Amino acid sequence: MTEVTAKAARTNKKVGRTASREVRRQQLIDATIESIAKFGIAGTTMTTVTGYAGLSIGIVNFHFDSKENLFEETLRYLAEEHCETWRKRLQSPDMVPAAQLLAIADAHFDPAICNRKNLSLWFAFYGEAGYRAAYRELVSEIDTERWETSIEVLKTIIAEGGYQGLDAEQIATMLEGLYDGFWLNILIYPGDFSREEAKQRVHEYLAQTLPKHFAAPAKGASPCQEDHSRHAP
Amino acid sequence: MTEVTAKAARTNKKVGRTASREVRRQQLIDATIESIAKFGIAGTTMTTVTGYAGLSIGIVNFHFDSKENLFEETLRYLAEEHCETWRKRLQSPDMVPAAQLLAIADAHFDPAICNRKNLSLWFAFYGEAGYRAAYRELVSEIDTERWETSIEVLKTIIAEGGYQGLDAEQIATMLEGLYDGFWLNILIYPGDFSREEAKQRVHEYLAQTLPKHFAAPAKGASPCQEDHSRHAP
Amino acid sequence: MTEVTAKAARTNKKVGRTASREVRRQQLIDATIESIAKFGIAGTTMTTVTGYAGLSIGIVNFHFDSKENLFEETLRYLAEEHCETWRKRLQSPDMVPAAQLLAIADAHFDPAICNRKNLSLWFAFYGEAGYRAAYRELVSEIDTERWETSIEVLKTIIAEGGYQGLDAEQIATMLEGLYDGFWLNILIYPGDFSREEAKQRVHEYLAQTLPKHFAAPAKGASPCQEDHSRHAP
Amino acid sequence: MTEVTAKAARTNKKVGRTASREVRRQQLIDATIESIAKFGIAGTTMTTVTGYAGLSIGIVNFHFDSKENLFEETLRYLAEEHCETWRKRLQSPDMVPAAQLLAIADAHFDPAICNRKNLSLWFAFYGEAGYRAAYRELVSEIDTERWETSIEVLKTIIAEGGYQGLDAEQIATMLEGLYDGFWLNILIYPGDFSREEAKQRVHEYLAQTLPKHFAAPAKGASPCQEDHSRHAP
DNA sequence: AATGAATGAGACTTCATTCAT
DNA sequence: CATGAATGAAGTCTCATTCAT
Repeated sequence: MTEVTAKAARTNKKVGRTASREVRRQQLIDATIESIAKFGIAGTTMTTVTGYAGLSIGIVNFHFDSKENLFEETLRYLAEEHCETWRKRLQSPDMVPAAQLLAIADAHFDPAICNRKNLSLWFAFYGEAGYRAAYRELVSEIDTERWETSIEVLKTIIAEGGYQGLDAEQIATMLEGLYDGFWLNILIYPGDFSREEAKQRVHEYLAQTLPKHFAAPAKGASPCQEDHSRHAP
Repeated sequence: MTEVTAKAARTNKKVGRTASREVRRQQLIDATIESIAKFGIAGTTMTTVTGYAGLSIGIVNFHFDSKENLFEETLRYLAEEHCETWRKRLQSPDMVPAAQLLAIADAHFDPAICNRKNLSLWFAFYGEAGYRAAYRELVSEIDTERWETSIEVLKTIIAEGGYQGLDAEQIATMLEGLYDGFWLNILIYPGDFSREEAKQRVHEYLAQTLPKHFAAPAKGASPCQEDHSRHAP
Repeated sequence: MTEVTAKAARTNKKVGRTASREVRRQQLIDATIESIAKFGIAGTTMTTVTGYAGLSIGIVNFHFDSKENLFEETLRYLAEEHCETWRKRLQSPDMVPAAQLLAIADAHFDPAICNRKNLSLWFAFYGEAGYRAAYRELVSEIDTERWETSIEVLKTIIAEGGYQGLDAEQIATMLEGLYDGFWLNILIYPGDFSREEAKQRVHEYLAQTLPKHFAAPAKGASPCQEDHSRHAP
Repeated sequence: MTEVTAKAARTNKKVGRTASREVRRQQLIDATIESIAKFGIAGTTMTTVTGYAGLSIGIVNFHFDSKENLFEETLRYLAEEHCETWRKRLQSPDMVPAAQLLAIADAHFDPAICNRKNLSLWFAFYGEAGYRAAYRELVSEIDTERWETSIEVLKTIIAEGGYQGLDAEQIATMLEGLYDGFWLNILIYPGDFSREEAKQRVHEYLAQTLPKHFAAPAKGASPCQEDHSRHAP
């Protein structure tokens, strides 16, 4: 379901008594995201979820078998939404490796991905011991895909640039750390630290580490996406 | 409460029926940490807490007014314990700025701080929307102290080294991001990512950014803490 | 509804969307019997019933007003099915009284009556306090008919045989007790107690009580009738 | 717990906040019996049970882990109460075999055992498919004990009397059938069939089958228990 | 006539909190 | 001080019933 449709469903609650199964499921997932972002996992009940969805309490066990399952499907949706964002960008055939790496990096700070609601969700699942296992099971495949794509791209870049003493895995580790760490800081100190600043810091790190491929961004300016190819050799 | 008392309470749980108020409180905070680490915030009940503490269920509302209050006091204790660690190290009078920065950085990956139990706790509180506000209130002062100390130290280092185009705030932001991001990865993928590796990545980042002050660490080896002063100019 | 139609409905469940009202009702009653036999009254829901019937959940409240009503109609059907069995056998005009009594007795242990599904049903309704009143209302007429027929037949037999000190009501009471008690034992211990054995025990009781009319059954170990009189004081 | 204490607990609901664990359990079992007798298994809820017990809803899961468990314990209590009744009577050392058999038979129609509440319970558990398995597991041991005791006693009686062509197992089967069948008739037609009449019918059956040991009871009179030994040879 | 998504009352259960001991 | 039985609000889930299609 596209976000537009989801929005529509949310705005126009009365979709008729028999909205399609998929529409209802998405409506409930959206409501779950909203509720967890606001009340946390412990504070999210069937009542808060169905309240946001504008539906009756009994419907969750009808479309999802249990609260547990609803939460897992919500997590899965979130992971896939994130993954789709950079995967789609990577499909452009004319992308040079550096542009690909930037696509992955910038996807983390895209407003569609990196917003209060989504970040709340991620850290809610990270934080709740009971869901960390579920997280690993559901998300590790997607995490691994991103990791391996990054490694491959980095190896190409290192080889192209003839960089000495650089290790693709170490750089990838740094990047993953920065993504997560910046997400957390954006979540906790939204007034002091912005999506834009996070992106800039990552760009600077790349310019400092792989200078032949990534030019230092202008001070205070965020690089346009169209310019990415410029950085390619 | 001093750390000694805390240790005592943890070791010798059965302190007799008339343990001092402070001992009982610490006993319950320790049990809360243990329970949240194992079961998460949602899975932690008065029963799990008092079970770990070896006390009766009625005692919590006696020493803390409510579960809410117990959790807040637990968070406060955790924040202070972390802060004490690096604050104590910084009090050594003969520390050069680079050593001070390393002290702060390495404190994050000290086994006493960076262990499964503590990390679980931090991310539990980060993740639960209802506690993020409490977190900010309790921890921002401590976070700010660390931030300002880092900034000051970094400014000194940049001036000393005559580094061009470096900004203390940007480096501090990177470091804070790495601390948090690495913590999260250690928590979620404990098999794939270690405390030691995290520390090394941070050291490398410093060596790459401020090369006159931080030598590149030997491959595969973790730098000894005693050697910190060596890195100073 | 005739038994033929019932059979038809049971065999050919898919009767098309426009099956007659009666066919649908019988289809649902059959499904109810099946469900109660398997899951009990408490475990029988509209979903289990319509599942067995291969129909949609909404249909019950269309053909029966409520679950309550469906259960009552099911009970009524069961009672009538049982009654038909022995009533039909009694209609043979050339039956002597002893044969009539045996017809009633044996009807209880006929495979069409005395099977797991039916016994489950009877005892489900007996057991559920809320349905005992309904049972009495629906079944007492049928029970009474059987009782009075038995009494009449017994009186004829006693008179014919010139039996001394025998009371038709007492014998009828014994027989009714044996029917019910054996049914229960067949239901609960199906491996240890069979329909056949039950029938034999009843036959023996009749041979022992009314020896001139009922010969001792052949082999299978049963006391000879000749010996009974010897035991008299 | 003696019945006196149980009664006391029921009458004097406020036993203090901390009645002994056993007292509370028995209070709840009594309330469960009362509720199932009145509303059936399907109609018995935690609310009806705790309502009868005069306690709060939450207490059941405190003393029993679940409704399921409460029901099983209730069934077990009932089975043991019945068993105790005849087991105790059999312990009298001066009992001749015929008296023993009568003790078992009459225990079934003792007012403490054979009353509306208890019979409702038995048939509730028999009738509910989900509990028949539990019944067998819990009660079969007790049933078997009674069966084997009866067989043994019957064999002695048959040998003593030199009865020809009698089989202990067949007589025991008849007796068990009569017990259950008469119980059911007492439950369903309490106005038409009494405990006393049932007992008399069983006595007559014994007198008819084993005349040297059991004298025919006087018409309309129920034999006193003290007289049992008289019937022994 | 038939479907099945939706509703919402009510079931079981959990658990923070209270309070007599 | 400490205990733990008891309370009852609130949570999840079930399911008879309704009603637009």
